Amino acid sequence: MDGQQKENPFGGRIIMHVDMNAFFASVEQQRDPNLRGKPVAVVGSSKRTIVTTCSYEARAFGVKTGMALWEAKRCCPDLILVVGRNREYTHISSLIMQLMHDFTPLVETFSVDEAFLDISGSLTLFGTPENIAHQLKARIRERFGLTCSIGIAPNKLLAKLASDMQKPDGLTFIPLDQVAPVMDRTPIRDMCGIGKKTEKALTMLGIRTCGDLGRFPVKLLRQKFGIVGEALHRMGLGMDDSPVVPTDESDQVKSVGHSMTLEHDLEKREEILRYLLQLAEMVGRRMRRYGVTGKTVCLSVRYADFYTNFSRQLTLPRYTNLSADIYHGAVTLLDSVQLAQPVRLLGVKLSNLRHQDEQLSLFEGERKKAHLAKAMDEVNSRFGEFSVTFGTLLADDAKKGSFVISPAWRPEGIRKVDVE
DNA sequence: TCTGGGGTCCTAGGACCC
DNA sequence: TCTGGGGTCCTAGGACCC
Repeated sequence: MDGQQKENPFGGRIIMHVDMNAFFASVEQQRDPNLRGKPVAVVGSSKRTIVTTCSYEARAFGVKTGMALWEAKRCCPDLILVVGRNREYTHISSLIMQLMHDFTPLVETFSVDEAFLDISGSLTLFGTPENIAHQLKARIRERFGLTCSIGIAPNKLLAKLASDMQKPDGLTFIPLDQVAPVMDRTPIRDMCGIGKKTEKALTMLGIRTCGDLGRFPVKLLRQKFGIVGEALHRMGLGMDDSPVVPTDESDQVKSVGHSMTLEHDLEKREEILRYLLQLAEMVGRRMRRYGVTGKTVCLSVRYADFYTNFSRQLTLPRYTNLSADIYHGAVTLLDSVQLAQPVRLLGVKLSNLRHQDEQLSLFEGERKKAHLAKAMDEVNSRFGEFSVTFGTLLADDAKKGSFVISPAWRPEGIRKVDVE
């Protein structure tokens, strides 16, 4: 420890957590002045959707993230629904992350609307942590009209906790000498990493606050939670050594998947296959865009009862990112189970990923398929998702009910399908 | 007419190999 | 004849995050 660090009220590191306030809803309110000051909820486009984000005006009525539409409307009959535009949000998100890089290269994107910054080395250039926070807030407000809550603490765990304490537009510090008192009054559930189940288990041990958790014998935590017990103990003490890992392009995705809750629960295999094809195509397209291939296909199903979920996975003999391969994998998995209920949700995921070899497969057939996939991707990028797809049929065709999906990959089967 | 979709990490058991 | 142990890969499920 040198002299400078001793004077630092945060100990060694100074970590900042930035959390955009009601991000999606605020973006919409910026875009459309008519929405400002009003209860707004950003929702999905399907019938069975939920509130993904809502404005503070809506929160005042009790509207919350995750609520079904009917529920939200019951809280707030005048709630204005806006269908989310994810492209826009990710775009603005990346611009905001760029602003953060003006203060430090150590920026870790935690989600579309949250980031950690290690500003330990930024003080000589930009002044106090408080100064940095104010500058960043000002820039985000000027540029995008958006507010954020910022937490500053000796580590990520506490910085995240701090940013949650004042909303909207908050700035909260947890210096080292405040850690113990803060832990004593913080309910365990407020800690990132302690969810519903863990909260319940801890409550049964008589643990309610982080302070309780920190004082609880590690040995017993280890007995009950295994390796997680250690982590819980450290959490209770407000300790966290994990570094801020800059998020860059080289960061590897570990899985690529899509799932969808169906408009109606489905029972017929042919109907289910249509959606599997669509999902497989979505996954394949994204895989190809990322330039990765994968080996393990996972099919997930949620039954009509909502509570029964299961998944089946299958590891293929070769790495692939072709929609047809993914589809065949998913069909194989579907056929390996006997469905006990109508299906509410279907998901297809590819994991076990690796970077696509520069050199395409030596086999002529494989190369043709890859070329074809690439050509289709290009058309789709230009004219919109699913302008072209193979022998498929989407929602509208389902009504006709006459289409049979060929299990085989047939390039000549490409046809135009109008979507939206 | 209830209740989305994108992920990560961990566990635990079994197969298989040396 | 009574029973090793390590490592890796695979599968299914669950907890958690936003």
